Amino acid sequence: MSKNYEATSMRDMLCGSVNAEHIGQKLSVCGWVAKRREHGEHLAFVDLRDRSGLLQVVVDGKVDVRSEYVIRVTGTVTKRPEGTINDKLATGEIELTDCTVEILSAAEPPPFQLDERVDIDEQVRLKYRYLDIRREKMQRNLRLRAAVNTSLRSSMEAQGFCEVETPLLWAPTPEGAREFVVPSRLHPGDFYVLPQSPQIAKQLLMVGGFDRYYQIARCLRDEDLRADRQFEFVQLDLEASFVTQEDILAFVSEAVLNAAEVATGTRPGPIGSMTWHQALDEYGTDKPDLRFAMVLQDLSEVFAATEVKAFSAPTVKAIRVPGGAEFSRAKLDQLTEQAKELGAKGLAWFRITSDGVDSPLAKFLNETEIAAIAAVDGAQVGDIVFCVADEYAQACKVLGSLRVTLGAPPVSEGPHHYVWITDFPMFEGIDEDGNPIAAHHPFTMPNPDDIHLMKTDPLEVRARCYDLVLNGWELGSGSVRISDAAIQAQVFTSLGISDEEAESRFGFLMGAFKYGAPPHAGFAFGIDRLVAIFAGEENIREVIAYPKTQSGSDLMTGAPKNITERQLRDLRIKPVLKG
RNA sequence: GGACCUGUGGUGCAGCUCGGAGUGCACGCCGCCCUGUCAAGGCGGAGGUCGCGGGUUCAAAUCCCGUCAGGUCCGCCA
Repeated sequence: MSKNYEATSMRDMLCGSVNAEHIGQKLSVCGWVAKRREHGEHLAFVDLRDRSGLLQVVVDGKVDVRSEYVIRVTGTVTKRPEGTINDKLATGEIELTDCTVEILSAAEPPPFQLDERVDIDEQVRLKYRYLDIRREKMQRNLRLRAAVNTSLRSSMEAQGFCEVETPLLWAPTPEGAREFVVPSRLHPGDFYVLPQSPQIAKQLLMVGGFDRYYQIARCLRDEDLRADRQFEFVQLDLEASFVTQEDILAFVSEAVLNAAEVATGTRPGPIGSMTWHQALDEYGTDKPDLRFAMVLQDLSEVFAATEVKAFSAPTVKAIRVPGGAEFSRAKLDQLTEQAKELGAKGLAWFRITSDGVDSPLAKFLNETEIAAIAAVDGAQVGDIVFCVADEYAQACKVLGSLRVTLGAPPVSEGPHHYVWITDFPMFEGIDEDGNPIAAHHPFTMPNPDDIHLMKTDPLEVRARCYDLVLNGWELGSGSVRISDAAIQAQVFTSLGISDEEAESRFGFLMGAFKYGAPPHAGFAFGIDRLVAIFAGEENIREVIAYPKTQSGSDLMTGAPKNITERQLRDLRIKPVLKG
């Protein structure tokens, strides 16, 4: 038997490790009182809990131990009497008898029950997070997270990557997400920022000859929080030299599939891919949930010459919802409202009934149009078809959102369907000055086949840029970086960034590239999100030990808080209080 | 910056539509009883500024306005 890492000076093993093999042995265990059941003056059953599980200890009823007392129990492992074996408990075959109990720490009754019988309000859980993480679910989730981290590290090491830690105190870069700012004491009036990602640091490691870098990196962004977004989050960040996009996808796939195997017990098949354009066209989003079909249909040609004003638009898209003919008027109104919030002018619906197509708009449509709608996605009687007519991107976005609302299973359900999204556009629009707006950071490599379009038709330029998506969640993204000075200059020019501006903002990176930059590419994906999906959790707070609320507060510590006059003086900072 | 939802003994709920005494349920807590329980059981008990402030009303947990906290989403997240 290997060394027993469970034993300490105070205990011989964990509660959950005691089993029938130990019958007859006298041993000590430590833990929290999960439950006490009294039977008269001299008999009480105590369920003792530690991180491994529960163990029943039989004590004299006079011993006063209560919920969540921390105790050390020494007793003899005994087979339970006939008829008292508890199948529901892993240690239900045995118990500890002839016990002496040492109270290591008395406890007040906890503010909420620590068993899993009720869902406690998250506000209360976060205030007493130290009690919440004593509960089975948080124990399970945080240990799952640790296992995923371990797996990712070993996958990266096995692929020849070297872990390098990059600074948390970094230089401000005015682009991208809002940064958390840290005032400098030694340079009053100047500031560090916390990195929104180690992007530039890792590219410089490539110039530094590291060849393959990875880091389980903390990233910080001062943007509004969501179910899948915290101020600080953790990424598996990686970068490699002398590689193409395909190499990076292979590295990341290997790490993710290994982690999935550790977390779920089965290794998913190879990760497929689709282009950004296909994702938008068929699923109305760049992060498609492929657990279900409901693919968007394009009816633009059918309605190209329509006389119905509501359908006069560059694009008409439709989606079929199986069984949707049952939707109440209130439900349809609610869906219409959702579409309008996303910028749609309206939402047309068509019930497929045995009498034909039922809709307020039906009487305005001609036979061809009705027939096309009735045939959307193989529509059957009892289905409903929704249509949105708008600009292409807008129509896709609205129906994509509706598709998820009406079709997506809960996070905890369905298979894990990974997909690579490739060939993102280089630019996402044109600004007021007529310059294209970068969809990614400005070091992203354009597709060489499209470079000739940079000046003439920038919106058609594809980037060497790729996302990994799992069940509708964007896990992460990466790109091939520009390592060619001429192409970089061309991209800066396209973006309207002058030489001086490029120099002041990215000078140290551009400078480094002058000294021999290998072709390189990289990726980063969010471990919080990956683990949340593995754990079947709808929000990442459930896989983070001490998360913030949506307003950025820590209900346990009270952060953010004011600081002392002395601290302010040191930093030469004078708060302007809000009035 | 915006939309919507939630806030009732320690915890989870019901009560709110249609105003009438802090009413109810479950768990927990405290005390007593109980020698094989494990969601133990029996008896008894304590525990409340109905988030906060204002308004309407003879009367507000309930209706109205504001505000705070929490959540979901839009914007935002190159």
